[in-house]
Amino acid sequence: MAKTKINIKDVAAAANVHPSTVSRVLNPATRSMVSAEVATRVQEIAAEMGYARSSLASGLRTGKSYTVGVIIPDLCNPVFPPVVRGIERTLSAEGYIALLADSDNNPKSEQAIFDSMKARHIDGLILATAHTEDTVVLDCIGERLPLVLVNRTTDEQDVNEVINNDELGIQLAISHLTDLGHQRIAFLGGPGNTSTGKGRLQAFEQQGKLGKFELRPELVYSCNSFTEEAGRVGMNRILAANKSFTAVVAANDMLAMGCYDALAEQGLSCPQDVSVTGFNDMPFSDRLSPPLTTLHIQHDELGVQAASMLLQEIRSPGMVPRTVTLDPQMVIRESTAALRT
Amino acid sequence: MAKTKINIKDVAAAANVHPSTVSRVLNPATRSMVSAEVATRVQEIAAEMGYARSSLASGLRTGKSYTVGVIIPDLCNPVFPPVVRGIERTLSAEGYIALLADSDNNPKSEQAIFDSMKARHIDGLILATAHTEDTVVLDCIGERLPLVLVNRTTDEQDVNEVINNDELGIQLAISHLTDLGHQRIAFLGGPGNTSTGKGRLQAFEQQGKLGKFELRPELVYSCNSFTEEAGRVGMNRILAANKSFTAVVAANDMLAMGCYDALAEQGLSCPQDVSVTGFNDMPFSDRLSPPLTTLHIQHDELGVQAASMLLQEIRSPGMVPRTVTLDPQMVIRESTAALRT
DNA sequence: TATTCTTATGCAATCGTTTGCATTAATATT
DNA sequence: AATATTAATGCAAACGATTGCATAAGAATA
Repeated sequence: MAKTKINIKDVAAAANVHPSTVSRVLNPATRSMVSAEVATRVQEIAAEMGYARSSLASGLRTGKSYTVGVIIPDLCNPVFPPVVRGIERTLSAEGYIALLADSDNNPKSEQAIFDSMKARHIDGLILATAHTEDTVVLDCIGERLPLVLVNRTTDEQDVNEVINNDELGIQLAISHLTDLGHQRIAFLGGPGNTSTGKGRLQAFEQQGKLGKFELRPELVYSCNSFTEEAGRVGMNRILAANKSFTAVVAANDMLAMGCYDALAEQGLSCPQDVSVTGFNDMPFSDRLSPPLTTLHIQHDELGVQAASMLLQEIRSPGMVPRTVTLDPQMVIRESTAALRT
Repeated sequence: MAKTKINIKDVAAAANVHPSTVSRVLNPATRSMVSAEVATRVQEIAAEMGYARSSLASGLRTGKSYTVGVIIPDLCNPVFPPVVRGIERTLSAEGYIALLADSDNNPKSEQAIFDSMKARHIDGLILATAHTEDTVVLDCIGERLPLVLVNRTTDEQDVNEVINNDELGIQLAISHLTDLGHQRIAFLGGPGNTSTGKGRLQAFEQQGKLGKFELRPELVYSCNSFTEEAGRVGMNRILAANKSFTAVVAANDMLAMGCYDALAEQGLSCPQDVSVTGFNDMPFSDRLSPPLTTLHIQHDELGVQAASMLLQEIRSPGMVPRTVTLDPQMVIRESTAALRT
């Protein structure tokens, strides 16, 4: 039974041809080199014997592994699963498969994962963890490894990226709040070394400087990670400093959840006392209580675009880097309400 | 600059030794064969040159890829990310990396993914998608590919598995409900071709037959997938048939969410009119409204155990298959309340 | 001193594919 | 009929690492 795995030579022997012929038959690009008669015979025999090419050996010879790396900062944040699915679906349609890893928001572990992926000869990398200064990004560029940044970007120029229009998102959130009459608006930001942390903060301050609302430095706080707990701590920090605000713009939904927690601890209720907006519209943000008003980003599409951009880059390397920007959409739920007068 | 990737020969040349010596130095198991002096020199040079072994070539020669496949039915179900993390953490500590894929609950795509993983010479497979009859499971056994089932199991005997004690879980849910005075209890089950669907249903009926509560056939419905939508549809089915129940045991949290939806559609409120229990205690089930009473399963531990069992099997194949059963714990929140008298 | 035993390293075959080049046979050209 | 062209296939050398076996030198023994 279960004889040892059969290889191309076995098939060749059974079909009475040379292994190279089998190889050519099984590769669509070279099939035309061999006569139709032999081709079908070989195909039949291969199928019958259950032959499957070793992509290890094939990859060794050709330098392609049909495997791409995907690094995510935190798989437990529900924003990411949908983008991973978009990525996987797109890749697998083209015969690629993903080596997926969760860096746990840790640059060290990110680098370790990357090294491990490199050793496995990935053909490209999709990075959702990029920091504003990122050694992995630099490495990829140095080694000319196809790279696409998704969701987050980096300070480096000339990198392929698929990102959200954060500036627009923050604008939308602020006009929604000011339309409701809010003027004292706090900002619960993310880590300054991520583009989403930095960019959303800048957009917020920008709007303040444009006079769209009353910008107060003590109402702005940057959390050191995009987690519920960091959000809770950050919000408590703001509350301790100044309680005069009537609305909070959180830089993502996880932070907004932490914000809910902190408000509850202080006996404040949302949206009666304080309106809260999130960012991402992660799955389940509609089931929070109150359901979160937030910015919907195109999770799946982010993944699809990133994957197809990567495939393009793999196939024709050295293209001039592109940035695809996807616009978010405001989704109004119950965490925001008109200012009580 | 970025000269072409350096290989073991380059290092050997630079160190003035034979490639085989370099290989021995870099492999902890064979390092002792070479003199300390040469060993350190080689190590230094390798590090300096930034050498990284090609695991493709190495895998081809040794037959090991230090890569394992992980197939998940639905990454968007928040139960899975924590188990994936447990798996990844355990694997990477031992130098392994995961090829992760989402089968989207589709046996066909599961098989396709598996084939693609096999071609990449995975050393083993962790399957969270097992069906009661599963071709992938059979394939693995046939080819002696190390396999561990996690969360779900299969009808096949003699398979390594790390699963939850579903029977205990259902018992706990029912006694919680009967303690609150409920007797007319409905059951919103999962797909019959999954062990979690089948087993939880059996446990429910078992408890009914033991007279723990009033078992009524028309109050039992099996949904065809573990999704919110399927739960909503299923619950509406039960409601259409008979409205006399006062509590619902759902076979997982996603179904429980669908159950919330259906109850709301019918103007019934939870827990005032109907108590609901879930299963899994997935992340965010505490943030639903009402926060869901459910059975906590050890997500992370499930992953850790599965990964370490797989590693054992990879290292010493042919061990007698084991089943690790983890006990769930009841977590009481606000979706259950005492029967109104 | 001659012999045996260690120890450290080199040699070469191998893992399974792919692919440039060589070879053969068949067909077209003059 | 002889030569040039084309088409189909085989040959063998890679790809990069590992490993059983051989060898060389030094240490230990007789």
